[in-house]
Amino acid sequence: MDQPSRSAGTVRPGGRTARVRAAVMDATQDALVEHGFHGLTMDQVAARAGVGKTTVYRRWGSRAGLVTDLMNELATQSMPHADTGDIEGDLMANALSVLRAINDGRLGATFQAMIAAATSDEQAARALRVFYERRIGEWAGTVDLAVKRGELPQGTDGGELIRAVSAPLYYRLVVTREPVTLEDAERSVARALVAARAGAFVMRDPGAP
Amino acid sequence: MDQPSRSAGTVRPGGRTARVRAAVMDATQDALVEHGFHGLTMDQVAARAGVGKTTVYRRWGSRAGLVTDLMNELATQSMPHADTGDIEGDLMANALSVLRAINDGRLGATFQAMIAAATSDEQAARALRVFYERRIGEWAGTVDLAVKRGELPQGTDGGELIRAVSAPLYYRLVVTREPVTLEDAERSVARALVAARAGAFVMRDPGAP
DNA sequence: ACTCTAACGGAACTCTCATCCCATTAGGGG
DNA sequence: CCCCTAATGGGATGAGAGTTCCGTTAGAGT
Repeated sequence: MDQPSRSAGTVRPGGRTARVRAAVMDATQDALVEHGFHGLTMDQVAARAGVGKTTVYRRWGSRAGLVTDLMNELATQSMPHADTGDIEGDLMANALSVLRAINDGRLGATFQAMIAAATSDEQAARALRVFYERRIGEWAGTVDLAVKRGELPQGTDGGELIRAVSAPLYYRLVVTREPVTLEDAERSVARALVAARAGAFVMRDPGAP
Repeated sequence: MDQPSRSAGTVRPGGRTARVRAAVMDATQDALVEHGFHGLTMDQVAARAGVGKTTVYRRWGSRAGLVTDLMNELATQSMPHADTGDIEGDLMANALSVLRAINDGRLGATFQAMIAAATSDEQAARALRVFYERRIGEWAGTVDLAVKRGELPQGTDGGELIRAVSAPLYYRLVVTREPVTLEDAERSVARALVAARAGAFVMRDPGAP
């Protein structure tokens, strides 16, 4: 039995291999938009990508493998965080970035598929965790700067603040399945910011006795 | 073609029918715990429930039908909200209720399956929305009482405050896939409460010009 | 108790999906 | 420019999920 993925496509990452990957990733997103993660079949993807189905099985192995690779690809596209000069602007930029991703047809479908996949596939779950760790880490930097500028209390946990801004938006998308609007983004920022200024995101004893 | 569900089991909801339903629901939860939504098969469920697979197909029609029924059942089990006398206690009770559900093997798996199902099945999505609308509505009442007691500003939106308490917990569970701890619950309550006291949950012009 | 029929269950059947074999194609180094 | 082999593609194969048929079982009303 070949190992499901990473065995092929690594030695000769040249023209054809890259082309096949691009076509398959693209077809995967299309299929996700149309049928969601459960309706995704390797067969469809192969046909849509104009690629032999053997190839899809050899390189990705399963549905979960496909969306995992898709997520890993998104992770590499470092959407660099804004630096508007004040924390409110930066948090709003973050919220807007999440909002756009959620409400974009292809990206939104991809995220939802990834979340669905992660509920039963460990590999997908890991990819999802890594993706958000990285994103959150990047944006946390803007919070640190705000602390240095004196806009927020010393010791404010950047990662937690960024999470607090995104959480209500994803909650609406995926749990209560309500539409996610610009107003939701604005409210989320306003609320997180009020709490942050009041010191509710200051971490206590970060390892110190 | 028989309509997939609700055609059987409604005219004679007596002993055997009820027994079959209980066995199937139980088997479904077991299967979800073991394999997640994606690994759920009608075949397995039927075998585990000691029930003919024809019956499972006739009454539930699909995986999504199974978890949807499961969710509808949970929705009827009205876990009545606490009334500790002050808003902090009530919000904490809510957060703890969510925390327990999330970290409970069977319930947690069921919620995750439901969320996964809802990403590609409209019926499941509707059931999920209804479930949370109801839960949030129930708990929003405690906020209204707190407003009457003068603990929170006039016009505070109860539903939004309850959502704000739960959101970070579900976000961790389902999006970033980090463990969800008691401390997360405490922090979520503290942050939401700070913002609420500062009036960040007051709705402006609720229908007025 | 008896009857009627809703609801269930076993088994055969079909079809889609995952896997495998082997011929073919096209990068990349010499 | 040629060769070597990584990588792809078509098609056969088998397993397993979903569907249907029809006989059997057991609530519910009388």
